[in-house]
Amino acid sequence: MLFIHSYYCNVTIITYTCIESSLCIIKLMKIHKKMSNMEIAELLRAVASALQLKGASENKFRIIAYQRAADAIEHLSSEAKDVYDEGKLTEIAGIGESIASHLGEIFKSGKSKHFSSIMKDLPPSMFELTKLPGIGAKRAHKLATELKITSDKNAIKRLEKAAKQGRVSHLEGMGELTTEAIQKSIKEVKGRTNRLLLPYAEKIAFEVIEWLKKDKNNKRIDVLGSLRRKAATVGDVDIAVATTDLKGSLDRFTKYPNKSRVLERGSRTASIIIPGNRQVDLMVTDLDSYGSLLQHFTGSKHHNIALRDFAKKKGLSLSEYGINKTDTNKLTKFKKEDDFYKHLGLEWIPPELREDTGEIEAAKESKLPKLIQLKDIKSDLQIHSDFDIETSHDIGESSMLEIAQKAETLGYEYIAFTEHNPSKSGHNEAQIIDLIKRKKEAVSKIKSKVKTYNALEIDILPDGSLSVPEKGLLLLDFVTVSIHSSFKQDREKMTKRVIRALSYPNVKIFTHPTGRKIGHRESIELNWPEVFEICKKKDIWLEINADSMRLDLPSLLVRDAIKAGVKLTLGTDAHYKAGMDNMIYGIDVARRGWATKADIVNTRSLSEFEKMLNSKQ
DNA sequence: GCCGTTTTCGGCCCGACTGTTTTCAGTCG
Repeated sequence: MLFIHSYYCNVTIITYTCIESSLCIIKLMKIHKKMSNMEIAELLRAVASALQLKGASENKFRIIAYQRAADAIEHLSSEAKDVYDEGKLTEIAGIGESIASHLGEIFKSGKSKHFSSIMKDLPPSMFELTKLPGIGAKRAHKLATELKITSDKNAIKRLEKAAKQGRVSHLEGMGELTTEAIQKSIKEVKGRTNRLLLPYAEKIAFEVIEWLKKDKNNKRIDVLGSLRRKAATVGDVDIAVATTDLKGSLDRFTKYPNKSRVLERGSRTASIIIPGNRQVDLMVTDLDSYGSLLQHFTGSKHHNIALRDFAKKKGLSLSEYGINKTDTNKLTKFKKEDDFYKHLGLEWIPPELREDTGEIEAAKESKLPKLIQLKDIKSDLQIHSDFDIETSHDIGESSMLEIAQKAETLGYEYIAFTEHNPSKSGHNEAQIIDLIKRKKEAVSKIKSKVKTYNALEIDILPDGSLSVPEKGLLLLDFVTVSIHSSFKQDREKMTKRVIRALSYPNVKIFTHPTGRKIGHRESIELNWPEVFEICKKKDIWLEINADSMRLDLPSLLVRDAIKAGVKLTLGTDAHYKAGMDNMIYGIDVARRGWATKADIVNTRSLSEFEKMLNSKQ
C-alpha cells in the first residue's frame, strides 16, 4: 500500500493513498445469515457466472439480471439485511420477487437451496479465477476442471504454477499468448492496489494529458469514466482525445515515457500499464464524433444502458459514433456532448449524476437540479489550527492567523476553528473549561477580514455522552460532534448513541457522520431515517467531509439527507492551511448527491449564516 | 430474472479488442 502525505500537485496539496486490494485478502465465499452487501454482490455474481456456463441453453438475460442485481446490492446506501427487515427488498431496482425471496431465505436461515443447487457441481476455485482480468466464467471453469484446481484456497497461486509449467497452453483454445496473458494478469492482481482515491487518479490523468498535449493534432482532451463522474474511487484512468491524426495520437500515447508496458493497441483505443499496475486507457476519435465518444465512455454503464433503452423507444440506437435512426439506418454524429443529449430530447446531464438513479427522467422534464459549484462556497466549517488544546487527537500545523489569511485568499467570509476537544483522561472539568476559554481568547485576537468562529470537534463517547461538560459547550459559538471510537456497535446501539449526542445544547454539526475511511474502515451502522428526522427537527446539520479518504457523508446518503429535508455543511478537516484547497472534493460529493447551493449551509453569506446559528431550538 | 409511455408477455445496449480461429468465442467497459 502506498501512503504519501502532502504530495504537491500543481495548485493544491493533497493527501492520497491507494486502497488495499480486496483481491489480496481473498475472502472465501460462504453463505451465512449476516452477509454484507459486498458478500451478497459477490454471491450474485458467482450465480451469474455459474449460469453462464450453461451456454446457449441458458437465457442470457437471466445472467444479466443476476449481474444487475449484484450491482444494485453493492451500491445500496443501507445494508440489504436492514432493507429486508423492513420488507422492502423488491423496491430496489433490479431485485424482483425471485431474488428477494432467495435473499430472504439467506437472512432467515443462513442458507439458499436455490443458489447452492445452481453452484453445486462447480469447482469453488472458478469463482476465484474470474477475479483475474481476462478470465470470465467459461475460461475459469475450463482452467479449474482441466487443471484439477478445485478448492478456492490458493486457486490463483495454483493456476500460476500450472501456467509456469506450460500446462495452460496445452488446453483447447488457449495458446502461448493466453498463458502469457494469464501470468501478467496474476502478477498485476497481486501487486494491484484496487481502486485509487480521486486526487491520485486526477494526478495520473494530469500527467498523461500533459504528455498528450504536446501533439498539436490532439485538439480536445478530457478524462472519462468514474474520474469524470467524480466518483470517490477510480479504477482505471480513461482519457478521450479528439484528433486529426488517430494513428499518430495512439502512437504518442503508447510511447508515454512513464509506462511499464503497452497492454493493447487497436485502431481506436489503446491501453498502457503504468507503475503501480495501474491501467490507463485512451480512446481517440475525429472532432465530428467527439461528443458521442465523451458521452459513451463517461458512463456509467447503468446510465448508458438506461439511456439506450430510452432511445430505443424513440427508434434510435446509441453508440460512441453517434445516434442511429433505426429505420433509415442514418447516423448522426455529435461534436458536442450536450447536442447528443438534446437530440434525445434531454437536458445535458452533468457527469456526476450519470448513475441511472432518476437523472434521465429528470432531464426529460427539465427538472435536473442546479448543482452547487465551488464558487458558491463562502466558508470552511471544519479546520484544525496549531492551537495546543491538549487533545489526545491530532492537532493542526498552521496558526490561526495563517489559516485566516488563507481563507481570505479563497474569498471566504467566515471560517470555524474546530480543534478536537481536550483529552478527557488528562483533564478535569475545570481544566477543560479553562482551555476552551483560552482558545476563545486566541480566536478573538485574530485580525482578519474573515469572521472566525470558535468551535470544537467533540468526541461522541460510546454511550452517546460528549467529552466536554455542558458548561463548556455553551462557551463555544457552536459545537460539532463526531465518532472517533467504538465504531463497531450494532445499529440500534449506535443510533441511540448518536441521537443522545445530538440532544446536547449548542450541537450544530454532526461531522464525518459515517466514520468511514475509504479502503480502511467501513461506515458505522446507523438508522439513517431516524437520524435525519432528528436533524431536521433540531436543525442540526450533517457534514460532507472533503478529506479524500473520508468523503463523508457519502453521496448516496447526501441525496437521502436532502430528500429528508436535512441541511448539510462542507468542511475540509484541514490540519494545515493548504489542506483547505481540498474543498473541491467535498463539492464533488455534494454534486453526486444532487445538492444545490440551497442545500449547503456554507454557501450562505455571513449575515445569513449568523441568522441560522442564532435560530437555535 | 426483471420490468412496464408497445408490454403482466416479450423484450432486454452496443461495440472494440485479442487470441485462436478461418468466421468466432470470450471478455471488457
